[in-house]
Amino acid sequence: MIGFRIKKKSGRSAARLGVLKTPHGEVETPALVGVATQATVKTMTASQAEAAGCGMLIANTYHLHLKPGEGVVRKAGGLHRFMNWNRPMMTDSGGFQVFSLGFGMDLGQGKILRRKSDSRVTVGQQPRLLKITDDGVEFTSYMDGQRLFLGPAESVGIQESLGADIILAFDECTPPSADRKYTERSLERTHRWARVCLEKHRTDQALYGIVQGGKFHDLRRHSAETIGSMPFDGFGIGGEFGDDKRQMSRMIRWVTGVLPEDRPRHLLGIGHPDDIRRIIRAGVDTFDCTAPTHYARHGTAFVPSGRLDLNQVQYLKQFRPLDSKCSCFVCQEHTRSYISHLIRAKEVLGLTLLSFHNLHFFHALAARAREDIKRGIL
RNA sequence: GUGGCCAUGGUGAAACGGUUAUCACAGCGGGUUGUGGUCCCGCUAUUACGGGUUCGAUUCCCGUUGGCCACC
Repeated sequence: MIGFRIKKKSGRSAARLGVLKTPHGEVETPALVGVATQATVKTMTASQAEAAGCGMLIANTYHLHLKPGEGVVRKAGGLHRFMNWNRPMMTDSGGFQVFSLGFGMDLGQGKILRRKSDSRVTVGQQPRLLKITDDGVEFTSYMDGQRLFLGPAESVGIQESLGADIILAFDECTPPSADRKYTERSLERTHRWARVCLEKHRTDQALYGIVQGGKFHDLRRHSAETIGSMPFDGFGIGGEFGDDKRQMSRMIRWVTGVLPEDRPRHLLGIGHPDDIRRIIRAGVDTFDCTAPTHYARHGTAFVPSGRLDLNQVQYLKQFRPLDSKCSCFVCQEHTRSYISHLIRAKEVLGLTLLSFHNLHFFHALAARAREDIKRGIL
């Protein structure tokens, strides 16, 4: 089981400094959780991920169910042994795939709406590739047409086989274009599913309930009250986060202001460099984000001044590190020129080097934030 | 020296006597937040040069220059 201890609360914001204890060790919070969807931080070994600063990882129920299947992972001795990761680990429930493979894909939208969109999602509407009912979701794989039913009970069952320290309740992540009625109906469903997850899960594994409610203040508060009153070991905050970053902070605060203070809060899928301090100030303890590794695989390095696109020819002539102040091994041992060459030549090592550097950069930002809470300036 | 073929953006190729010359790659700009492993969107050319035929030529004709092949 897990334990959570708050070492210090900020006097200037909702930020908390804490320690999350799991059967596989502890994590100092606030912390970035590395994304290992298919039981790997893409392009890296588990020990590399640890060296890059990852203290905890999150894998995915939907993807691991499709391949290799939770039976294989269970026989391997669980996720930790399967991927040789001996530190804390959580699994996502597959609820996000209801969005990303559903309305998200249909409408070409992410969780943060950039431009005003004409599209609206309302009650009765279904995405193209999946069917959402009160019991769960029927997926049709876009890869091979394979069909799969996932509901709260199924998701918890799979997550038990995967064997992470922390599992997440099965939820529906509503799209930014969902109207009030759709969001209301979806939220009732997510709350009902939360109760089923609580009934089904075994007690030696921690379970987080997930708050939804879209962009609607009262629905978000209602969800935080409802989920917060249930005996979960921690809480996930999911869904969309408005049209811009300021709105995002406000929306997170709606929820953290209501959730019980004694248990950890995990913000799902948010954490660009310019988000990290603001979400921590809003009272988030852990968060996961694909940005460091996703951008790395597209040739982009994060540095203090912004981003470098190593696909560009200009970097071939720069024989200095990605970031001269960075202490990661990539910046100690390799030049922009070499990494740019690898990326342009589509050599896989380039992806590993950029992934390592980016993760190190993001984790350093989180470490800096922890330090600043300790010093009373965040 | 003679005969034949060719000359289209940075590169490799398409097209056709007629509205904004097509494609790929490269280049530049933008996107990519509970991961669709190299992705999405946008921008980038007075068709080697000179002359002719035609209402109109990248497309037809002549010449110049440059390249490739064959023969002596």
